[in-house]
Amino acid sequence: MGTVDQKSDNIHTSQQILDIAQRLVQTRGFNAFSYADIAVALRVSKASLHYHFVSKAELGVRLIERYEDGFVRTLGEIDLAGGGPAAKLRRYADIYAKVLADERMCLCGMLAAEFVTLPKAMQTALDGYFQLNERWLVTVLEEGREAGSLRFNGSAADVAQYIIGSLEGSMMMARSHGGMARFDAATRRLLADFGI
Amino acid sequence: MGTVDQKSDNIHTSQQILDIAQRLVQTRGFNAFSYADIAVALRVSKASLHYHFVSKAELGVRLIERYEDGFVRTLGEIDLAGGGPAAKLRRYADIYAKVLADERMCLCGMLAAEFVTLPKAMQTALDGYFQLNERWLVTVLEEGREAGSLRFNGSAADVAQYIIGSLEGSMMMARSHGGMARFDAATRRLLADFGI
DNA sequence: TCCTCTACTTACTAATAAGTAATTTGTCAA
DNA sequence: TTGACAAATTACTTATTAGTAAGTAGAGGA
Repeated sequence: MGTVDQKSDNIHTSQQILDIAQRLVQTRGFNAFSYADIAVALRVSKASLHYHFVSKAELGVRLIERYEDGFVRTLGEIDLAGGGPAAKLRRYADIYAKVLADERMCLCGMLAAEFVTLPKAMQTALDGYFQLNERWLVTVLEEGREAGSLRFNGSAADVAQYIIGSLEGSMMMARSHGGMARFDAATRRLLADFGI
Repeated sequence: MGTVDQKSDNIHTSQQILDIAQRLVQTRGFNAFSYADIAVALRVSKASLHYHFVSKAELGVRLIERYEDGFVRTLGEIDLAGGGPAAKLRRYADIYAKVLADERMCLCGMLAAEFVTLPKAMQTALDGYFQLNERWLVTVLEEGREAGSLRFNGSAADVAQYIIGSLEGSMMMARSHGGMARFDAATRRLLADFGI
């Protein structure tokens, strides 16, 4: 083994595997990377990856769960930071911008493109991720409409779905055609339509 | 051979291969289908596919070129149909809706997600496709702004890029989460921001 | 000391990938 | 009729894929 603490080493290695796998999915997609890619990057054997994550499907599910956890934390921070619905919406778009700045696509946006090819368990986890985002946005939107700080027509749910689709799409297009400038311009335009 | 006309049979088979490959890319992505999938669907040998398209990369390029040609034709029809910039924009969004109605993603939107994993030649062809769309939209937008039938701020190029990103993203999300209703709602919202 | 457990290795399998070589079949034109 | 060509086949190669079996190294506890 060569380390002091087995348990924490397991956690450490598992995290490293997830880190590398996540970067690979965000840049190349779930179908375009292999256990061999992770093994090379981490300099361990492929078999040891199967020890930590029995199957690629399980690795994929854990990837989504961890990503969602991170999102929940960040959304919680935004809620605590205060600043009103308009500021919250801006900060929400900022999450995407930071991912793109690292030359990555949103993990779940990438997986949405591959949706029909994914194992059932990953599809279910993905549903959860998008529902979570939608619910948070709906709360912010309704809060903003009541307070008069966000202007929009129709249901908050429709708007939330529109925001997610628009951000994911702009991000996707910006990554291959136009870069950060394109995403920033798109975000400004999207937010401008709420009067902010 | 077993047919009357070799030349037209070649064209016929090539078209069938492209049809099947296109459907596979639009539903599963370029990295998630194989020559074997086409061979099974068309009931020919894998080797005969290589006769018509030497490599998967070449098949991919031809797929993009054909898709772009179809788009050019459709945009030409929209131009001829008249009806003003607002109607043109509506009809542009309708192209996407029709693709989605067939439970497919836009070919090039799907490929944009896989961009970094694609052969160089496909990346170049993809650039051409999006530039073409952008140019057409810019023309329509400027026409609409001058005529007073389309209301928007900032450069027409920025708006064109926003429209493409938003439609591709809404389509992607609708395919896995929400279906046609979600896409329609998103399109209405997108167009409403132009005052139409 | 020995025993057990975690984390890992080497060496393998079966399936699938893209692509190639050699050959066959059928049509048309000279 | 013969030769050329188009369109296809069978049979193959090489590489890569996810996943498995069996075993090893080292730490910690009884």
